[in-house]
Amino acid sequence: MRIPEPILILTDDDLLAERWKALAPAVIRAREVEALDTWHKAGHRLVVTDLSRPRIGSKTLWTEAAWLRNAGGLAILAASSRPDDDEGLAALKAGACGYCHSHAPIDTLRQALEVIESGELWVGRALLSRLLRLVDTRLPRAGLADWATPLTEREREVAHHAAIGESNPGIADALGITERTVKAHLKAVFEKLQVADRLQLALRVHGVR
Amino acid sequence: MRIPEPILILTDDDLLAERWKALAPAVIRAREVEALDTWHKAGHRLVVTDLSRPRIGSKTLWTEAAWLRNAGGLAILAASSRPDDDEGLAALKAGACGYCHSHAPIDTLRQALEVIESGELWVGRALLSRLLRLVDTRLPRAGLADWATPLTEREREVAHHAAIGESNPGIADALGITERTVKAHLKAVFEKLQVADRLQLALRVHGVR
DNA sequence: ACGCACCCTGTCCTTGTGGACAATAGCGGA
DNA sequence: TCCGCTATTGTCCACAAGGACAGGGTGCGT
Repeated sequence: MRIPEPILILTDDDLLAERWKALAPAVIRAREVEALDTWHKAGHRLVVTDLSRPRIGSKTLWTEAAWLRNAGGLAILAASSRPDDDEGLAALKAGACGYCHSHAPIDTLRQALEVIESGELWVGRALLSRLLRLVDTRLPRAGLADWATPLTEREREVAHHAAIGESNPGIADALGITERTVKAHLKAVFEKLQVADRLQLALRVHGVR
Repeated sequence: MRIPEPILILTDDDLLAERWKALAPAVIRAREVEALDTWHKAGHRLVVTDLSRPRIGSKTLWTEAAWLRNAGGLAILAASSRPDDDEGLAALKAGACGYCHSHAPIDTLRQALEVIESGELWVGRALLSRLLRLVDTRLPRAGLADWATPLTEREREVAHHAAIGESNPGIADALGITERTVKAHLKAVFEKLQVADRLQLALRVHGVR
């Protein structure tokens, strides 16, 4: 059993809470959205919440103040008893790190938690397939490799390593060349792309402004 | 160490193969795409492949006959030494079950394998975020509040300026404070966000992983 | 009054980075 | 063959960046 980190379970469905208690050794159960505040303040991150049950009139969970306050700092797995793609998209948009069926096998839930605990996002196969189909139907997006065109093959490699935050010695080590050579390539890259330093390069490579 | 199932490693990069050997107790390494045939016939499912290295001219891996024959029956994790969104989309469309950085931490790769081994799909945070953004262009700040939450107001300002490539004197000038103060704020920012330098900070702020 | 968090500034010091000079070697086109 | 592009490596140097010590000032809650 992994997930040593404590988990907050947010639902007022007793049966669900009982099921989810098997997720990890340390599980706290709450019924009110405000529990997110204390959870965040206590330095915890992991949350599993039932989107259907903390009933808050007709509003959705992620319009609640407590959600908005803490969604950024927490890793929330949103579960729905009747998952649908739009709800999933909305949940992720609102800062949830994962979306799944609330009655999914406990092992699946645990895996989803492990994934979001490590900083990734978790999206079920169905929703992800739909996402892929959606972007596939309308993707005119090209020119992402715009920055790479004027560069030589070797310069591209060095530029990429630099753009993801590696140091010159690190790049040299990764490519099996000298740090001096890395500098030479980077100098050429800076010149060709008209940037001043590796940070500007990173922004260019990752398509920031 | 989980993943009791044997894994096929497909790459002609010796260093990468060496790294990936730590993925599971049972790891078979191959250099040719045709290895997928025997792997599938032997009743195995898990494959990790380097998109860059089994060099097949200018063609991509998934236009190979061996890929097309087996992609449906295998669970393939495609890794790229220079991941880019278009390549990832293409790989998933071609039947890969996951797409990630070939030099990602071994634990991340293992987790990805566990996910696709259980029948799900794996997509890294960066690509997934972009997918979500593509589907709903106004994905506001699912990542902004993330890095900003632990910071104070002033630290946020400094972090933002640093993340768009401004130098310390530049930031100091922009905020009307001393360069020394900028450094102090940045030191706190680095500490709180657990990053080593301003480039890592920029990547975090702009949602790049 | 005291602690605490935040904001501000100071002086060293080490290291990484980028530029300014180089040089050598391979490879392909004119 | 010569020229140009590419890849590689060298040394020296100026500067930015980040850490390691310092502090001082304000406001706020107990």
